[in-house]
Amino acid sequence: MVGRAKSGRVTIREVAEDSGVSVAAVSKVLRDAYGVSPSLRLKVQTSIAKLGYRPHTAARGMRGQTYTLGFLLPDMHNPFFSDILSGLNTALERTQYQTLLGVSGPGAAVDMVLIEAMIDRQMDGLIIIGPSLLSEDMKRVAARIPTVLIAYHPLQGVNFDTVNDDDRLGGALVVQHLVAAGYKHIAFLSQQISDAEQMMVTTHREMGYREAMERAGLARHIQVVKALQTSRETQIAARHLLEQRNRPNAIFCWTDFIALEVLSVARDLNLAVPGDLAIVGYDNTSYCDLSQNSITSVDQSGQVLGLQAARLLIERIKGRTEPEHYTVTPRLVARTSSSAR
Amino acid sequence: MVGRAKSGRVTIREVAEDSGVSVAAVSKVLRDAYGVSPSLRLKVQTSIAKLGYRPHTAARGMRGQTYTLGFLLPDMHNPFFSDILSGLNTALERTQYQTLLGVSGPGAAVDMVLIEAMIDRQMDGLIIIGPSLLSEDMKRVAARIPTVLIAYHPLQGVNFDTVNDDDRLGGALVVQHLVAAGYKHIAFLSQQISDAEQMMVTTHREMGYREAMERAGLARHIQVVKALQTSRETQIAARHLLEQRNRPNAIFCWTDFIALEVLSVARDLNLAVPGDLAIVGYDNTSYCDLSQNSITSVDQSGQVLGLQAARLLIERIKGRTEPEHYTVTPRLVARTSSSAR
DNA sequence: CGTTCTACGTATACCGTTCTACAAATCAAG
DNA sequence: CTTGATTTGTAGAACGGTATACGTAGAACG
Repeated sequence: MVGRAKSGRVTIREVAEDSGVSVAAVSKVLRDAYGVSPSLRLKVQTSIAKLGYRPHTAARGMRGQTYTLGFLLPDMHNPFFSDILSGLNTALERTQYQTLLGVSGPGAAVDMVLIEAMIDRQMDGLIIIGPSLLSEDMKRVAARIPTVLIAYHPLQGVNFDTVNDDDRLGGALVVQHLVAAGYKHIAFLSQQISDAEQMMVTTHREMGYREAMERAGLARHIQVVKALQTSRETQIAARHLLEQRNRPNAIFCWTDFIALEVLSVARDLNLAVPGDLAIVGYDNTSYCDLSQNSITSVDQSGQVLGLQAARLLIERIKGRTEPEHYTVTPRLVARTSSSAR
Repeated sequence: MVGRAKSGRVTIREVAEDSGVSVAAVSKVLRDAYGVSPSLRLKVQTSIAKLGYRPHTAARGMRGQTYTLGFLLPDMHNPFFSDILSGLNTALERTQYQTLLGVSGPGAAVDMVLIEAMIDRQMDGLIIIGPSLLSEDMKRVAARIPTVLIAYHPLQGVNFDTVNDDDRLGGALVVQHLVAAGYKHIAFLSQQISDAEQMMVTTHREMGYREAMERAGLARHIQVVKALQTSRETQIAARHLLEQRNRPNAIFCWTDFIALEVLSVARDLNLAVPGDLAIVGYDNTSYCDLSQNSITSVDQSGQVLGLQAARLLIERIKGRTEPEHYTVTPRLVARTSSSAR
């Protein structure tokens, strides 16, 4: 008779004692390690259930894995992230892994401080929504911990995996759709980042936009405006854009949230949507579908992105080192905000 | 000359060696413990900076604190949670504490699985947005780990702290505002939860609504509809409510998200807002302020809620055991959706 | 000058796992 | 029945901190 440890928590030692095997054997069962007979496994699992044993993650972290993945978000306003998380959880459902989230300040970049905190806490791997990190920083991080980046278009020779939407195609889809609906003067409203790099999704969407505009013979109408990602700055930029003498009759917004703001400004200026102005967003978040918005958007299936990210990260934790890059094909969802003129 | 440990990580031992003191002394400096002279502190801090030492959280968790707080959310769609988090981070800015988030499935309750995961990972304390947990479960959790609940109205004799908006007053404010604007047939659209309990914010908002309706002599117009918290169910409930022969001319929605859905349904049914129907939400999230929505809402300052939650939790971690309950006073923000008739 | 405090530092057991190296048991083959 | 190979289980040293118990040097006191 040994009773509980003073801490109140059931330990692996008590499980071992209860099932009459060694501590090491229990550990093996827990980790599905090699060299454990069915009978032993059964004995141990019975004891675990009986005692309500749960492994102590901190103790695990001292030697092996913590079975915890860190998911880093720049903010939590964007409902699109929620879809990604949902896909992630689906993928992890039947595994031992759990996800914990780290969220930076609203509108800000994913913070290095947060990444360090995750590493300190012995996460087995990191999934980062990373539009705004410098690639040098990313490489350093990935050298220390298995990492998957979402929404970050890699250059050559990186040491992490990526999961992306084909943002270039997405940008082109929007232009094609608008042109087919009779719009010509199409502006692109993008985000302004201090340390701009080519890996950002906005850059790729812009490339797709520019190329499609040129292909459609509308090069002279190309207009790109960048605004900081706050409600105030966005509204100012949109207002400025719509009050100029030769205003665009369609605005392609790099993400839905911006599209909602633009719609708001348009209403304030008494512009009919889509009569005077077409608006298109990106991510096809739930807000697009509401009648008062009804915004055309590009769907990039956050679920799939999250699922693939989880798959890649676990592969990487298990030992893969050469980088892999997954791409999903976007799909345009047309709504009232861009009906034919 | 000792060099780095094989792991690649700088350990407390190396810091001790570098600064010529004992491991225990370094630990004391890290924890601001008693019995360390300024000169020793300086030496140690210099070495820490020089070597770039960072404490290993898992190792800390074995004996002491992890300086990590768990923040549990039912979902991440609600931008209101983001405000709370922001307040939380503000409060923790100058401390050693970091926050990690756990998010349950969209629309679902905060999951027991997630709470267990947090406890396994040796969080020092938990902040839970907890409308939908059974109070028995909550007590059991709080007995194991310092806990603060947000948006959960406690009965007597609990073993955790709470931070709340005065939801009863909030509900009354809405009714008063609508009555003053000339609306009489005011319905309340609430959420349906399987294990309904009296602690939920919706229940308190409903109480405030009912009382205010009675005080205004509108008892005969009291109408409460409950819907599951999905877009589909909400729309069905709203549609049903608005298609009945004697439809209400104002709907008070328990949270902004629902108000947006109701607005959408109203538009679909060609009802003018506020002409035919007034709509009021709760939480005053950013979406209320957009022109296409312009929804009257009740502000309960998520920032303050988060800040107070952090304060209470840290007090509790430091040893306080008697429960404390903090309440913030709500404020109605009037917008177009409820203009006078 | 001896004694008692106080303030500062140190040595080391301990936390709950993992995992390596090894022992014991079982099996296959000759 | 022996021998070697394979499978199954075990002992015990890490892992990197924390915290307790204790040592020691001055200061203060009589």
